[in-house]
Order: sequence, then structure tokens, then C-alpha cells
Amino acid sequence: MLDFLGDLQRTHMCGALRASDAGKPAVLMGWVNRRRDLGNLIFIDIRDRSGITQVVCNKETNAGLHEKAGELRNEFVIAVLGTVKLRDPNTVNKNIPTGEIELVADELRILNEAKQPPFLPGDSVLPNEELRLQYRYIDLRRETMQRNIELRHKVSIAIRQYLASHNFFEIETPFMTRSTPEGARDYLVPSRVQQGAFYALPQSPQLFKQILMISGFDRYFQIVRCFRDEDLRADRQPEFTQIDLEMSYPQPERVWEVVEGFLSAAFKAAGYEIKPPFPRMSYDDAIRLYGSDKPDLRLPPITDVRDAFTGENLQTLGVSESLPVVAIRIPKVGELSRKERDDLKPLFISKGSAKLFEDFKRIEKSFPEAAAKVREKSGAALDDLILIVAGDGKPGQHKSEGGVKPEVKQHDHAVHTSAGLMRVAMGQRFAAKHGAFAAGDFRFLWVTDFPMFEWDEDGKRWAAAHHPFTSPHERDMEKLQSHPGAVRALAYDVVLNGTELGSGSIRIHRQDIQKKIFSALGMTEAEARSRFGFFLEALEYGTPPHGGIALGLDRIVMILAGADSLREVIPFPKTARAVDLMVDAPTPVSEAQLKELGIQVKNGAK
RNA sequence: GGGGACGUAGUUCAGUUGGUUAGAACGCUGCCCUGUCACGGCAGAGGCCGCGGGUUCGAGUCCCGUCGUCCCCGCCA
Repeated sequence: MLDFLGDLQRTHMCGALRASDAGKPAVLMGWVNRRRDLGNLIFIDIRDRSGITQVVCNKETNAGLHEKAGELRNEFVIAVLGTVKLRDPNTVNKNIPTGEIELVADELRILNEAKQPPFLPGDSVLPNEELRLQYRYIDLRRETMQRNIELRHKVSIAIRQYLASHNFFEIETPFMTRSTPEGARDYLVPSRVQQGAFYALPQSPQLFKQILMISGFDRYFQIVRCFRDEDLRADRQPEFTQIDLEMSYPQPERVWEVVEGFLSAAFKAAGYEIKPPFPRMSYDDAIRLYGSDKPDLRLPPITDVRDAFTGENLQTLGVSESLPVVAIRIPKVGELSRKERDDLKPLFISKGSAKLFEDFKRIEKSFPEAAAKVREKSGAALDDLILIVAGDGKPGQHKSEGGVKPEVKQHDHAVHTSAGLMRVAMGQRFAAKHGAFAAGDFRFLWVTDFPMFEWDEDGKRWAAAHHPFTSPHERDMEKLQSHPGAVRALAYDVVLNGTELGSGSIRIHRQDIQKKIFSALGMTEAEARSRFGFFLEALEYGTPPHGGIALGLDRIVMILAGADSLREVIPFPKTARAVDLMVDAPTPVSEAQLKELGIQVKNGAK
């Protein structure tokens, strides 16, 4: 028999009562987290988002209540009216904040019952993720998820407050907008009123925020959902939240100061202190030293050890003499068994023709002098793990590794980026040993001076590395035609512990330069007009210099929560196939709906 | 699009060289229990071994396919 809530009001949250409340009456409402039935004495742990309080029902003092308590099952929703009582010293529970007291129940109302859930929020072992996502509402009751979502809230509030207090206006931009292909695939929304035409969901509010600068709002921000129809990863969801901002008249440093400011505020809200300014590193150095454009500074850099080897050494090893030879060093890993070394091989992902030597001992045996130099150059201690990555020695193999055109191939990306991936994989593999991945160790970094263009091997053309509205360096303007690959962009990424948090740039505000970029990208004026005409026209009406950045809120919270997937900090995420298992989306729609939209589906859904 | 891992009671897992009746823990149901807090004790229910095909006298176990989840590459201006 269920009870009504009636006029009953909650007096405290379930995690609120303390010893100082002893003697007071209290009304708690929440879920039955656990029931311990000792016969004539029943304990109920009542739970809400704030915590747990123990409720006592004694048959001797209140038989009717005791009988009702016997009917309770896990996840029933109840209200308990009672008196806060100090526990006997020997029955205090030191594991919970409310452990010094308990609520002696006078009245119990069962507000709702619950079917036996597929798993209990209080369980210590997690069910598999498929089940968690299908029953997300139960999964979200778990303490960890409650904390993650609370953390997300605190972080986003802190950022909003910081930006608002620094004269940024929060301004909304449309979700139903125009498809401007290039870049990620768009999610499309069919128009009923204009059959055959589609809106696109924004991959970012890029052009709108630039137009807001043209419109004179000076400083804009938005914590905004963005959509990209691309394959998922642990750190990539098809819809995700960005902290998007744009400002007028900035140098890159002005944007960085703002970001450092709101990140400090966000981390403070999460209980961490970080110290701006963040270090800065050019893209070239990032590739050279870390084999990545998002270096994880918690591990030592890779070292070019080409000079340690003679040409003969390299020939014997079957590696190229003209490509770099680099050493990866992971501290304190110690001696590896044969099997452990063999297990490393599959972790190596070769970009282009890079080759891994996971057995440094063998190199030490064959070439003791070279090996000694490698140790010296890389600063390796005896218990450090050393792996060597070099380019394959087969002739004619390394013309344009990784799709990088020869003229920008200053760093022989294949070897460096392969080594960079392996370095990170090793860091994760041996995290327990090297101890460099401690919680609360936050290494921020600005990566700057990205190349303006990347060679697109498939399209046989230059493509914008960032986006086509990014301003080139002022000093590189004249290379736009002659050496596109050598043009640096006024673009920057903010990186934390090997994760790209955000990406931004100073934009092009002059129409003449914008035209040159489109032409360098091989786009005719007509093409540019048809895609971005509205924007190019806006540029002509007095556009101030401007620039900005966008940071992934989900990723920030993920790192702060110590989670290894965005799904842990997004309440209702999608699976790797972009499915929402709880609501079961996407689904086919009715013939009638399709007809109204003037759409025919070729391969009818299952 | 490609590579890899996983799929067995409600849940988390075990299941030997293919062998007769598929186990454990937690959860669930019933009974007992007045200081538990991962309460305890006794009894019990609960299985399309993801799905389809094949090999075999015999398949949870071997093979092929398929579906689902996860990780990675490609992709993600």
C-alpha cells in the first residue's frame, strides 16, 4: 500500500545530519539504499544525492512502523519522520559523514515501490556498460555518477561566472543552420516547408561568433552543444559541449590569458589550484620532442639518437640512414621479461614506414658503443625502459610519410609520430610503475604556430589545417602562393596531459586576405561565394580584428573526474555506433513523416 | 572502411584435452535473529551458454557467419 506525499516537507537532505542535530525532529526523503533486518530491529540506509543516513525501526517501540519497514525493498522511495539520535560510541560508523547519528523513525511513508533493478546503485562491482547505458537512470544514481555530474555543473558555473565578470556576453546562436561542407560531416535536418532542403546542426558556431564580432558585441561566449557526424572514440561523442568564445582586437596572448583565467576558476571549483601562465611550445617542437601535437608533459620527451649510430649499424638493423632514429624513454619501468617485451609489439602503430625495436638489450649486445650513446643522449637511468623507433631502410619507401608533402617534412613525421604514439601507449601500460600519472598532476601546454595547410593526399590538394578563416602569420603572407606548406597559422591549441582541450586562432578580418586563402586552397571565387557568401559579404562591412577559441567542456570534466571516457561525465551519452541505448535512437520514422518531408529511404531500416 | 578484445543465472565471473546433472559470489524469495552498517544463519527459486549455421556419436568449449558492447587506426576544417 503506497502513501501520498501530502503536505509533508523534507527538512534535511540525507547527507546533512550531524551530531549537532541530535534531539531534533527531521523528515528525510529518498531511496532505500540497503535494509538490514535483524528481526525486531530494522536498519534502513536512506539515500539521496547528498549521501546516506541510517534509519532505525524498533518493533518494541513502534510495532506498526516496524512491520511496514519489513515491506521495504531496494530502491523504494520513502519518507521518514523521526528524531535525530546520537549513536552509542561503539556503534558509530566512521565511513560516512552522518555516521555519528541515526534517525529513529516515528513514521514511515512508502512513496513508491521499485521493481528489482538489473543492478543496484550501491554495488561495488560495475555491470557492463551496455546495461549501464540502457538503465542510465539507475546508473546515474551511483555515487560516482552523481559526483561527476555535480562536478560538471560546478565547472560550467565557474566558467560562466568568470567570463561574465570579464565582460563576455553569453549569446545564443542557431542550432538549425546551414551546411558548409569541408571538415566534419554534418548532421542534417530536413525542411518540411522547403522539401529537398536541409538545415545542418552546427559543428561549432564558428561563423556566427565571428559575425557577432562584426556586429560589435566585442566579447562573446557560449557553453554550447556542437554536433559532428564522425566515428566515436572514448574522448569523442557525436554531440558534445564546447566553451566557445570570441573577442575583438586580441593578440593570441590575450585569448590565452582568458582561457588560463577561466580554467583556473574551473579547477578551483573542483578543488585544484593551477598556476598560469601555461608553458608554450611550437607545433614543430611538439612533433620533434613528443611526436605529437598534443604532448603529454608528464613523461620525458623522445630523443633523436641518429648520431649515436654509424651508417653501418643502421644498415645491419635494416633501417634508413636518412630518416631520424629516436629513443623513447619511460622512467622506472625496470627489467622486462621476454614475454612482456613481446606484448609491446602489438601496441606499436606505424605511421608510414616507421619500425620499432622493442628490445634495447639486443641493440646493447650488438652495438654497445651506440647503445651507450643512446643512454647518455636520452638521459636514461638503468631502470628506464628504452625503445628505439626508426624509419624502414627499404629503398623508395619514404617519400611522403603520413601524407606530409616533402616541403613541410622537416621532422620526418612518420618516425616521430609513431614514436609519439608508442610513448603514450607505454606511459599508460606502465603507469603503475613510473608513477608519473598521479591524480591532480595537471600539465597544461599551449601548442602554437601550426602549419596553415596540410597536404591532402587523396584530394591532391592543400587543405586548411585548422579552418579556412584562420589568419596566417603576418610575416608568412607572401608564401601563400609560393610555399603554402611553410605558412604558419596564428592558431593555437591548449593541451592538458596529452589531451587536446581546445583549439583556436586569430581570424582573418580582411576580405583580401580571405580571398588569397581560398585561392591557396584551390577554391574558385564562385565556389567560395556559394559556400560562404553571406560571411564574405559580412567581412566587407567593417570587420574588426578578432580571434577566439573553443574548449571541450566534456573533456575538461573527464580529466577532473579522473575518468577515462566522456561517457562518465555526460548524463546520456551514445555508444561507439552513435546509439542512445536508453531511448533507442536513432529509429526509422513513419512513411507519413517521410512523405511530408519529401524523403525516400533507399535501404529501409531494420 | 580496417584491426583487436569481450558476450555463460537478475549482476559479476569460473567452466580443464569436446563427454553425461553448467558452478561460485552478490542480488532475489521464504523462515530465524535487538546494534547492524558489504549484518549474520537456514532453506529455496533462477540458464535459448548473444543469435544462425557447420564439424562431431556428442559443442558453453572447435570452425564459419551474424548481432551487440568496448578499445584503436582511418576519419574528426
